[in-house]
Amino acid sequence: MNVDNAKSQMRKGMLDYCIMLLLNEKPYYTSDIIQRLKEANLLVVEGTLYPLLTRLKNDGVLSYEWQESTQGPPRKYYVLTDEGREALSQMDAAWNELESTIHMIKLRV
Amino acid sequence: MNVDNAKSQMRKGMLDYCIMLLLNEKPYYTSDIIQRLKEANLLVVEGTLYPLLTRLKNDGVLSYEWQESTQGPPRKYYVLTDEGREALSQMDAAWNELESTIHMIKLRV
DNA sequence: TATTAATACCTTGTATAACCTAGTACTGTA
DNA sequence: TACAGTACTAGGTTATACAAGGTATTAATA
Repeated sequence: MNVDNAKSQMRKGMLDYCIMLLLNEKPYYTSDIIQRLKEANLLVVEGTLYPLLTRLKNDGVLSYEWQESTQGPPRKYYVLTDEGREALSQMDAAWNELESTIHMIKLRV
Repeated sequence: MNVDNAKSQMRKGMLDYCIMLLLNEKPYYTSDIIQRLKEANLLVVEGTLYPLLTRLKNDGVLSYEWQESTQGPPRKYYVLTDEGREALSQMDAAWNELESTIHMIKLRV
């Protein structure tokens, strides 16, 4: 059995949630997000992140603001919209449900 | 944003893990598994489960034994192999890692 | 003995859609 | 001009999960 594949399948669909959790703290731009996720042991590359952020923006859960940078071109800082906060709370519920499912199976309840 | 889709994406890849957890208790046949997962709020249908069990068997993590039934045709009871138990412990680790990743992001550690 | 119902097993084809690879292009700075 | 830091995209790969249909065995009944 290819456990690495199993792991990557497990992570599937978590990225959206993780990014929304991050942006619930404060606005971040792409490199920030990659860095923060890396610190939490979630490796993500640009080619993954940009389309995902665009998708979330088109879904209405994110918006962005341009901000000047002291070293280089301006950056897009993404923020969670009101709709995003609402979606996030539903994602929280979904995550809790998933955790509880696993625990139920583990404990034979 | 379609939260239902997000939920189903989150669940992706969890089925393998859940089934291996179940079979770590004792042998089950297909209808048992569907029933047990249902009790844990994980709805699965036959068309999903059969190919999955076959895949896990071909991967060497499961094997099966035929058992007579008192009411109907014989059943295939699936059991976890030694290799399966080893894979399961790695899946446990992967799950714990995922949980910890989410918690790290939530707690801004 | 034939027929039907119930239970079990299984396969094919498709939707989904996430994710990654491998680039391009623009902007500011040295 | 060269370089580094941004932003972005087209195209391909991959695998899960499901819907829908088919086969085989047993039990019950006419």
